[in-house]
Amino acid sequence: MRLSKMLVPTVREVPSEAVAESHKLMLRAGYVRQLAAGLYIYLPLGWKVLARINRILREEMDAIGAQEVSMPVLQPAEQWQQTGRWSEIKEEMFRLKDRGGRDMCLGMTHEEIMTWLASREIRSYKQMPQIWYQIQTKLRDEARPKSGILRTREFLMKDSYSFDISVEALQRSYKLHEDAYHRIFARCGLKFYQVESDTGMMGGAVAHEFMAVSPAGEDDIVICPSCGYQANVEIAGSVPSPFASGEPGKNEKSEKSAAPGEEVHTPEKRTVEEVSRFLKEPPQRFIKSILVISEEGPVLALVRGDQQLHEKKLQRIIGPFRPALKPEVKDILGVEAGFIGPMGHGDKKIKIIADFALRTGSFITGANKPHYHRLGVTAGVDFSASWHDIQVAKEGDLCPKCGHPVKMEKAIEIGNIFQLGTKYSQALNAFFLDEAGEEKPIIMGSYGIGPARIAAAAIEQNHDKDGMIWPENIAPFDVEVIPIAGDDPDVDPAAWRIYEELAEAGIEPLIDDRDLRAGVKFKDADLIGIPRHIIIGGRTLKEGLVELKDRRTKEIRKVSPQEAAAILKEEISIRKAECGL
RNA sequence: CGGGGCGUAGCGCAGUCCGGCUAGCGCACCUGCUUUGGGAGCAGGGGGUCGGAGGUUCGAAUCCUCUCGCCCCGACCA
Repeated sequence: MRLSKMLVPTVREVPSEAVAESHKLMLRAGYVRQLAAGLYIYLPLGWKVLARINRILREEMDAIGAQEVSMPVLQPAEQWQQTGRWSEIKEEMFRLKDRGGRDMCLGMTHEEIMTWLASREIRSYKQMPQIWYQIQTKLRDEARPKSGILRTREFLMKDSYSFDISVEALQRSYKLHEDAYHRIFARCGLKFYQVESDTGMMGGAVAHEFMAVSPAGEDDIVICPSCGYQANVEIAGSVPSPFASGEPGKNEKSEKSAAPGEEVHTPEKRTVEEVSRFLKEPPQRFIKSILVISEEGPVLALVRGDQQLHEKKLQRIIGPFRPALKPEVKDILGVEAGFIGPMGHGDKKIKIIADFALRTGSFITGANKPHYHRLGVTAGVDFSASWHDIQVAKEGDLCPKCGHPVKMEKAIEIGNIFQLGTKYSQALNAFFLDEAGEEKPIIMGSYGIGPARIAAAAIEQNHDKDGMIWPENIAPFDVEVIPIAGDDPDVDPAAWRIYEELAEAGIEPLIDDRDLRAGVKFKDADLIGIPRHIIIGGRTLKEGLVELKDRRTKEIRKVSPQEAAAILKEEISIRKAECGL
């Protein structure tokens, strides 16, 4: 491809709205343009990257026996009503009516339609297993699109669905996907983790997410370097690191916290942070008391001062709840928020749920009277509670599996896999007859990958101050040929000769045949990030040499023009073989 | 949906608090000459409903009201 004929509008300055590195670079290097919030135009280079990613997706999906189909984006309400998601999902679904007044929606995912198809076409256990997939546009009216193409309202998704006769068979389909996903992300050159994840509104029992490590990521994941436990913080269990009361660094005031029952005046000091600073005691010495209203009445949740209440974990214990309003706190506990303590609420039928971290040791907490806190509060003596893990895991907590300290990483969710079970098949009457002639619901799984997120994650993980550095398999081109002609008439023919040889060898070259200064071509080449450059310049050509440049290392090798294409051809085929192509 | 920020030439910005001459700068663009291995130099030139509507005023980019859009933090995220 000739760069002079291609729409690659590189710019020196970045539109100020871009924050994420991948977003800035995609705009600067002319890969995408924004149409509106969460809506992006893919320019030729961007589209080419997606095409290469999609090719890998197809190869790996086909390799596990999955079959590609294509489903409508515009869908009738009926199937969504049958599964209940028509009403469960709220503003996030784009809805519309057709001219006949029928309710329709734009598909945000395709469980309903895939299952509907299965319900019509799968009758017998003999027809399974089946895996159907598509690479199709999804639409979600996101509350907050952000970070360029990382979170958009319209996006491409590879979604596949497995249909099996039993849970064991589902697990086989699940495993096939797991392995395929590992190959896909490895071929795309990503550093990633597979983590345990929340099933959310998808339903089902088992789910994993594939996470590409990046500071631009929206998810926090817990990683145990010792035993390999890996989980999204949304579900990660963890054991809070114990706070030894006798540890060094405590001052004389700490002694007071051991004096049971003593109350101290803490005027206008409400938050743990404020009281902690006022009393010169670390947050670990405090009990944080949070009043919430569940469907069965008020619940007092207790975590240590340095901990964060994990709402999903609490919800799993007490069911749906909401935080109590300020006046409710006063009504129910008799004291304003900020000075609540867990003591003496036994008579009020308030359930107390406390994190394990508070089980031993003595703590400081609200004294249940305005502007006072109490020292030396001990579980079992001053209050009783039912004990659970209700805290958000954080760096330095101990692994729930092996007790080793865990670390936290920010990550981009690039794929997910769910064992759905029968939620959709039951609702949509997708039944089959087994060997015994008995009617059973199909056991399903669903599996997603976001190609645009792969692209963004690849940039996040592979760039430098000059621009992108694409992993070989998903770069828009394999090689960029850069003639630096000056007034040397031999340069262009030599460059084109190499270009042709590369193309004939099945390598995709891009040639910068624009009539521009050398500096501009170099800057653009670095920005665009094609991993290999061949520079044909007048000076070196007179010495009978051209330059092979590695975009990542900036290393330059001088070789003869005759052998340049052959060398690259060999290196690229070796690389591809290593990546399992 | 809550909180914050920003809309001035294609892009990046200044000017807005404290109203006042012809709305300015850099990049990009056009013409000419010179230059030509890391975003060239000089000279000349084109390009603006100051997001939109209404209001205050002799006078509004600037003050007031409403509105639309975009970004960030949070909530949400199938």
